[in-house]
Amino acid sequence: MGCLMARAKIEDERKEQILKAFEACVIRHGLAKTTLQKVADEAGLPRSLVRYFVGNRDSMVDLLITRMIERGEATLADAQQAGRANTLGDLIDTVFDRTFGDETSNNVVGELWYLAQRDGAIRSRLAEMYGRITDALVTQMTIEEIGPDMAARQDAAHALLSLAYGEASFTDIGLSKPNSISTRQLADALVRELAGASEI
Amino acid sequence: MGCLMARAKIEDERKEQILKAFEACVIRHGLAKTTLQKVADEAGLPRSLVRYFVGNRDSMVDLLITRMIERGEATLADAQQAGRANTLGDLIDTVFDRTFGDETSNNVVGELWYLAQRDGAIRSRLAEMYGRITDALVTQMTIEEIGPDMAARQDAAHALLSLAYGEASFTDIGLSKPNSISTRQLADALVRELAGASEI
DNA sequence: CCCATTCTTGTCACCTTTGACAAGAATGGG
DNA sequence: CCCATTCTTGTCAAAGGTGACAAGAATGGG
Repeated sequence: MGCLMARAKIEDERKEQILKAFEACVIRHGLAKTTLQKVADEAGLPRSLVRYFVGNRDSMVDLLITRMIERGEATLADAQQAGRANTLGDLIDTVFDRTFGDETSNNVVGELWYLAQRDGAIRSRLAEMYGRITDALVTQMTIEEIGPDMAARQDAAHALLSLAYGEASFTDIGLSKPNSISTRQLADALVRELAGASEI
Repeated sequence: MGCLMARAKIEDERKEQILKAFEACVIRHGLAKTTLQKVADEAGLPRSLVRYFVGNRDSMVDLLITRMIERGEATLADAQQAGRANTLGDLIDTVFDRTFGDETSNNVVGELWYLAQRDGAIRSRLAEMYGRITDALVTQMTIEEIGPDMAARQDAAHALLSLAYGEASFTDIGLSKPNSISTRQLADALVRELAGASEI
């Protein structure tokens, strides 16, 4: 283990460059049709270099997933810590507008969701990601004493997530007007119902 | 055009056999990884025969889509005509339990949804399919005089569909308990809200 | 029996993607 | 300058999937 550094490592930057190109390709062509060559072209590198830095195609997918999950959790953490989500309403806004509102993320998450159908590892990581959001919602409900018990809050949080995901899915393929605020109203209706139930 | 029939056509049965195998393969491996060979193996036929009857891979996908849409519309028509869906509540039950409750259909629809992201033709056909459901919901709301106006009913129907699709998606990858009735409750909450709004 | 039509089999060349590797260029400490 | 380490290029064979087609078997009416 001599101390010869020989040459400065640019591995991290290259990986970043490649992942960025990978993401762009996935959005444009879909994950299934994204080949190493296309990623290489997008990044402006020869294919061999892509292989050298991210190796296997599978490991490239792994890196992309990690990237998406980190992004999603950062959004949530940011909203919570910056004091942006002081009320349940604020938190729901964040979930709808930022977590499920970013088209790029939704596009990639759509691909991951698709893979999750048959890949347990990806499924676990998605579950982890949405578990965090559920927890955040339940915690806030508890603080505001909305809902009769924890089970009801869990259920409600799950329903909210289903709604947000469904809406994002329809938007993703262009089947809902961008102006549609119906889902947000529906979410509010749920919260009111839940609040009413807790007052009994 | 002589009247020589020469040999009885078994085209329809073969197509059915092949499509059945195709569907099974799609569910098992996903559409992207379903090759003509796998379909042929599943159907117990040589690959050439698959090509002979359904031709191109694209045309096979087309046939599958038609199959799914017909299935979905048959479900809806059956519920409406059999007098099963007499009330809005019944209709919503049908949508949640049958249209979005069948695991096999959801699996295949998931694949189509994925393709729809980049294929306008598939997108149109999905839009048509969900348009039918939306219309059915809006019509029933109108009959029962629920909701203030048509726009609100459209919005509500869209929200209901988003919710049902989202829940189905979560269930599809195993992220929600099959016992969860929270989404159904949420749907009821929406209807109550809407009913309240129409009384103003 | 004959023949047109329909079905069935098997095989071939082509293309794309992948994985592997040899050979060389760049770089920074000793 | 020297050399280990790191990066870069280019090329090759293998695998898998697709489309096309020739050649033959089955079938029902004339």
